[in-house]
Amino acid sequence: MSTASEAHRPAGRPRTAVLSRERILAAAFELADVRGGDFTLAALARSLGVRPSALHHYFAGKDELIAGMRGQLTARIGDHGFETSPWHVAILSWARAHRLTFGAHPGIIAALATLPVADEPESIVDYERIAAALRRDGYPEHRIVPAIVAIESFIIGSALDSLAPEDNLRPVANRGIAPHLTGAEEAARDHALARGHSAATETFEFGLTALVAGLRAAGTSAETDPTSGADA
Amino acid sequence: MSTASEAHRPAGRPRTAVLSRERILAAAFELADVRGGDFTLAALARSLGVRPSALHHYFAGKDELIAGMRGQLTARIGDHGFETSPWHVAILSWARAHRLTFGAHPGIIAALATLPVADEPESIVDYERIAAALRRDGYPEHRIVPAIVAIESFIIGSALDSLAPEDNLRPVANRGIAPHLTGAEEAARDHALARGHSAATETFEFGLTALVAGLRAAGTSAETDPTSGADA
DNA sequence: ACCTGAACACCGTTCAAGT
DNA sequence: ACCTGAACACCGTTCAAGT
Repeated sequence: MSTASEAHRPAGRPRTAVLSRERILAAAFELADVRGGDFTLAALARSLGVRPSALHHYFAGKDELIAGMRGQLTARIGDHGFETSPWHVAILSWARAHRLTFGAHPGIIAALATLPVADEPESIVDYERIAAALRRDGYPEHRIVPAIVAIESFIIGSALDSLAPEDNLRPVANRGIAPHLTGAEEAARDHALARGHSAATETFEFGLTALVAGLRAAGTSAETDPTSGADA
Repeated sequence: MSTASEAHRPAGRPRTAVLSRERILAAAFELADVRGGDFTLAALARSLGVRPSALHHYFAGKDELIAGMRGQLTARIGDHGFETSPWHVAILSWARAHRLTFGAHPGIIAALATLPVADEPESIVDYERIAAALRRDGYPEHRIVPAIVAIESFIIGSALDSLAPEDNLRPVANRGIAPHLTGAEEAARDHALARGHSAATETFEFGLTALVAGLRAAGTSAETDPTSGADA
């Protein structure tokens, strides 16, 4: 909790500034840490002991605030050895860091996923580093961006999936009509538990490993022409 | 556009019902088809020539309405040959259908992705069919649900990504500071254009093919112990 | 420059009142 | 049973007014 109980502040410019971009962002992350809490500017202002309109002095609107949060998260995730390790090794660490970071702020995952990635400097630097590693390792030029986007899509989708209740695919009521699904879900959960992971983590690791392995094979093998699907 | 201009309807029960679940859902899909249009109950009521409160007579709230839409979409996507084709073949068709269906209703992708998948009968039937095919084809029992979830996460993430502007990773302003990224993006776009696809479709196809190939390999190979990552 | 306070145009949801 | 209409508790954003 931030210092929200200042009794009452009179109108007019305060002698010393109450807010700052950093203070607002810190409070925003605090707000995003609680799961059910609706992430609104009004709630953010309340936690800062301030009126909602005061926030517009530092961020043009809600979208810009969220973009600022994403920029800070991206910078925080930072490098993961793309200069020294092969891309398919560094990308695993990078992807795990993203998942953990998103998971730490469940209240904002949906907003991050929904808002289109603007060209923030932090993101550009991040992508550039990965693209450079892929090229250095001989990945086909025209496959570099698709590979990055595919991994990012998987991470975003996984983060959203993690918001769902634990027993999402384990509806006890439907045990009778979905025997294969129910059995498979129990087997997956038991396996994860035996390895000391949550089911969600084990699922993420399995999917990530498979995706990166598939992308690596598609990049190193001779360019085959996959069956083309219907376009939109 | 639905019949929204009925001049004025007096209070009280109309002689014949104006609404129905089907009519509301149809109007909801129409509303979700336009990209920028905010998907609100108020806008939906307007398009139906009705007051917002009337909708609560058919759906308990907005979440239930969206769940109803997802149920109808899932049923519409239907079977994709899981009984007759190997899972890794049928799943490609299934995934493409999902992407096209989501893409046809851009206004609701975010809502579908955000709202946790409740145990709707339609979804359970869908998952059960896929789980049965995986088991039949000898996929390891404890990997079945993780594989399905991984593909679903990729589809959701890709659908959200498709909402982003075209030139998302091609910031002309950053050409200087991100040469690898800019070059890779141009190469990907040229390659997609030469094959008659949009860049988004080519990216989706590439990622989907790689993911399914990776999942297939992970399921048929001897169970290796992948390096375990940190848990949340 | 930096905040309050009032105002505006919205939301989703509830519920009495009408037929 | 099925709709209107009013009401409630919210939103995000704008802007004049205060220091």
